[in-house]
Amino acid sequence: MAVTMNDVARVAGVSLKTVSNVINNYEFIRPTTKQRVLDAIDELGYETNLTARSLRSGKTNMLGLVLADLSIPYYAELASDVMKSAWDRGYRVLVEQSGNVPEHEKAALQGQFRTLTDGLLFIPLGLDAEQIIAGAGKKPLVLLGEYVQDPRLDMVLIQNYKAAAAVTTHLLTGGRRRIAVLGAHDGDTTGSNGLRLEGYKAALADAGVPYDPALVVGCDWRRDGGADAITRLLNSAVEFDAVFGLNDALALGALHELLVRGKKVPGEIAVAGFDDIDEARFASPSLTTVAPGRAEIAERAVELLIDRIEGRTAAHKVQQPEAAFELRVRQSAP
Amino acid sequence: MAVTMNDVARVAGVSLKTVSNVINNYEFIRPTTKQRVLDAIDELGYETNLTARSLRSGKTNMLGLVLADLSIPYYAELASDVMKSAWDRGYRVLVEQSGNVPEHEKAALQGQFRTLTDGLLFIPLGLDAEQIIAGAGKKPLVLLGEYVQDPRLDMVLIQNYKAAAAVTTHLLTGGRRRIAVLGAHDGDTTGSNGLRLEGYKAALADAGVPYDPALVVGCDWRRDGGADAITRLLNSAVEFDAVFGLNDALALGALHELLVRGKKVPGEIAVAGFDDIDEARFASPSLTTVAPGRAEIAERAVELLIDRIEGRTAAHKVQQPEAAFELRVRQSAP
DNA sequence: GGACGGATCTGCAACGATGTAGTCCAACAG
DNA sequence: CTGTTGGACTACATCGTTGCAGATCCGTCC
Repeated sequence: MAVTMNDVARVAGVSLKTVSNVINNYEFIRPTTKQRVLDAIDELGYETNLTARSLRSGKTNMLGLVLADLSIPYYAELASDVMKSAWDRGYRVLVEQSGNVPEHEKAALQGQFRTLTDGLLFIPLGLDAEQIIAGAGKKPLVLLGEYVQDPRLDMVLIQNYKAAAAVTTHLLTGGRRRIAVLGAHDGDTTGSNGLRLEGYKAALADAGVPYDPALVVGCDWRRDGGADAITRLLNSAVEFDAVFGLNDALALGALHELLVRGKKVPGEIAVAGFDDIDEARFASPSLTTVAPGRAEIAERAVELLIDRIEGRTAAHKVQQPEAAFELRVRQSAP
Repeated sequence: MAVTMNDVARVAGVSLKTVSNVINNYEFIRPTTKQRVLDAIDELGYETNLTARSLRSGKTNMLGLVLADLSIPYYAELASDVMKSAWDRGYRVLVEQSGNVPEHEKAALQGQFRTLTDGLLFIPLGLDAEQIIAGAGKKPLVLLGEYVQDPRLDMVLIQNYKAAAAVTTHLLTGGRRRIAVLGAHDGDTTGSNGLRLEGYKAALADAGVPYDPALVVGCDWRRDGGADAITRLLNSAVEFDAVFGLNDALALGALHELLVRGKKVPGEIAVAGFDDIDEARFASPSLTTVAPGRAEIAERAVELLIDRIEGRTAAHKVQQPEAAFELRVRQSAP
């Protein structure tokens, strides 16, 4: 059996509650008593049973983090940042992989998972705002700036529109006129895909360059999605002198495929992405992309969520801070 | 307040314990009673409080996973696999990032963290076997095949030695004779670095190629570590026609740096790595490497740990299964 | 010298589930 | 008709903490 507060109390010759008070840094304890308790804790190797504490206090000091899959670099890096931010504030993070399956997302939103956490950080991919609002319980919930946007929900926003416009403008400034977009379908207007596509269109319009739907190719936001998409594009005989991948993974997949097929990057075709994952910097050629402020997103989201949990935010006041982005110009699109 | 079993019991007109029995699929319950309970659960939206269950049952159904940092692709991919394996067996995974700091590792090994989990999967980086054995409590512990090797500890082994020899032999077969090794120091013989270096040496010896310590360059197992190391090597005027990065990240960093400096890969210099992270396949040129059987490692480790937790393994019988590896020949070293 | 108040410590109930040890009753054997 | 068996259910204690409401102790003050 594990050592309990009772054992410590017996050894220290005080009441169980005094041990509890020492552990919780209760102010009014005689230094000598405190020392005796600490010595007993040391002697017995006592560890607080966090499960019991949680049951009694109603707080687990854990945050849930729902994302698609940790094997996707952007999510892994974000998760790492979230964990660090949470750790600094005395919380742990319990990650749940939805695998991009709406049922899994819904389960994470409602299920017993929630009883293990004080609040949830959620990167929705399959559910829309209505489903999220309907499905979520009473515990705090903060969305991480991806697909869903809704005035009723706390979330940290990514400047999808402006950042995508910045990337596009950069490509246009470099003299590119036929910029393919991978990862969206013509007509998308919501979600990260839609908003980024809209940003792209706006930048084109600003520069007086016509929008050509034939340049927009839908695909999975993964390396092989990008490789597939670029293959289809090349086979379609549509002319293009630049590629804007709506995230880095697919941009890197496209970059790889272009090089395999003997295209010169950036000589013939410039490539740009979105996310600035670590890998982008070390690709060959290194990938021009836009950093959506990952560390800031993690920090703000954790802060927002914990403020809610600890009741520091007026209940009805929805918060939607926006993270700053930054264009990272590298070799693939100088 | 949340709905409790008591509320369900009242609504269903049965005792609290019967509700518990229904939830835990106790065999002898009248179908009509069961239905009434299930209806009440539905009506009230009852969710089992996992914290309470854990306290009473002494099981959390969570596994701890201690690794350096999720932003490192190999760990992220391994974590993803571990979570999936655990999920299939009814366990969740609580990840703890040690940041490669021995104090953090020790804290994760001993601290209150352990009270939250039924067992621990541990990728030690800074602690040695003695410290691990001294630090670990009574709960099950399984090491993931990296640095530490010890007959007293359960662990899933990576075939560091043989796999490294296979990579080296492949490079030799390709006609390379001056193969630089990045990520170890001359004289290392233990840990992943040492074992892989030994494998490299053995392959050289087999082929009758002399070992030259000047070709062995220590560095962090990260992209920028590899870039730095290759820079030092190039500046040192040591001749080499191949590079073996002891993990993929540093191999990719080295690859990037070689290309930046105008070297042809694999024309002038072949590059190989170790780990087969997703990124390796999409690098340009794609990276020759060795897959250590990540999915298998995760699966076996989780299986082993859960067998221990659930008492299906004889207490004293140490288990050390070994994962199969596979050479993945790609463009960087055909 | 008794009232007062703050420092210090204690005891008990409670958090929400599960384990153990029953109770009750119908069916059935002898 | 009694005794036994096993299905279906219940009561109560319990897991290890913390919140709440005191209980002591002791110095200070009038």
